[in-house]
Amino acid sequence: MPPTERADAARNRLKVLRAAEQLFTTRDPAAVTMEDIARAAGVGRGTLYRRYPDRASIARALLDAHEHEIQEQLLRGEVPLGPEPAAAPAERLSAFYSAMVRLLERHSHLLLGAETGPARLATGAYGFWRAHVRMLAAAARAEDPDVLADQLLAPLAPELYRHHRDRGVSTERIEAGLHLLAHRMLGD
Amino acid sequence: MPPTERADAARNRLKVLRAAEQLFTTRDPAAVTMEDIARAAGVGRGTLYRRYPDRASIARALLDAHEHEIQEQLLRGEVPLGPEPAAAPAERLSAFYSAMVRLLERHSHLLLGAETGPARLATGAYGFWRAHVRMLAAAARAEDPDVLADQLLAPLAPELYRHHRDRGVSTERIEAGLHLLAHRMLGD
DNA sequence: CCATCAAGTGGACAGGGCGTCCACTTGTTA
DNA sequence: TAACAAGTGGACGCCCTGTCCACTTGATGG
Repeated sequence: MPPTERADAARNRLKVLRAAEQLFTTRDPAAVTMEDIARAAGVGRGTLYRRYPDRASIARALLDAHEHEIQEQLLRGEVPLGPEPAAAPAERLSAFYSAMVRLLERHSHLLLGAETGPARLATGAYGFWRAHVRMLAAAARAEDPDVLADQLLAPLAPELYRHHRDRGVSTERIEAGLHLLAHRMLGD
Repeated sequence: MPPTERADAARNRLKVLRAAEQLFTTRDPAAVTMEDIARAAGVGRGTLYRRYPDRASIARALLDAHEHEIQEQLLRGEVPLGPEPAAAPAERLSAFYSAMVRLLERHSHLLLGAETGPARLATGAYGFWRAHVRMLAAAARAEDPDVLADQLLAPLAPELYRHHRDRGVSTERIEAGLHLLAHRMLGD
């Protein structure tokens, strides 16, 4: 007897995720309420809370797939994101930045719906990014990789990204700035 | 007839600010409610709202003095913060970082009470910091000073600062990281 | 095919914060 | 001291949260 999900539950989970995705992209993510999602999905509040304790957890469920994609590329080691064939740390950080910009561009509404402020630093995904960047910083023989890692991740804050994009700053300019950062800090 | 503040109003404004400062330092700033502040100050909610539309505006009122202090140093031009005698941009950015770390160390609770998330980027104070850093970036002949300025300010996010300090990272390590950033990005 | 029962559902409810409104009080001015 | 504007405070309505529980539905075994 596998602890399998009941058919109606699965159906509702899909309805919820679909409705939430829709709402997050349509309105200000921070203003979407649990009530909104429940109504849009056509389920009761109790049903919603059974699976997701808050808005952030729904956004994270929607993000998971996309984040895992990057995480696996990092682990499996595609070039120049991954470790082979021993690309320079600055290059690998640049590639990581580019991957994150793609994620931000496609899903910044979800990222803003998920966690803004202090909570973001405590998520599992953030921990993963930090571990990766820390490793690159250490490979580049940085003085204090722990602190540097967070400082190198700070410009990827979803708030800043949206702020730039909303004011017409292109992804290219953002990426160029990040690549410069990567090379000056870990490079050459 | 100067539009002067009435005596009871002034008295209450002080009571409010005192009570708010106390609450912000004592508890989690994000969890302090307008009701809390009104009760602690011994005034009604209506009185509070007359002057301050929300918690952030109270925190900002408390911060103003401290921020103006730095802003004046920047404008009046003390060495090496200010423009004389023509210190290198990297040095001036380092000095600015140090001043901001002092501000964060003393008042991170107020900064967290004021604006976390996207709103922070829209405050007058942030605009001032950005203008200053942008000017330094331009002086260092950076490619895209507008974008670079925001990216150089990102590691000063109050959330990140508190996160580091709460985990035992010393101000010295944070400053060292920032100084490295300043010199690598604008320097030498 | 039906009985059984746990898993799942949804809406009612209490708690609490927000922001407004307005009758009352207090300080200021003439 | 009268008259008026500025200031006060608490009650009110609104919305959101998270919990709780009586009811429904899908899965399972006889």
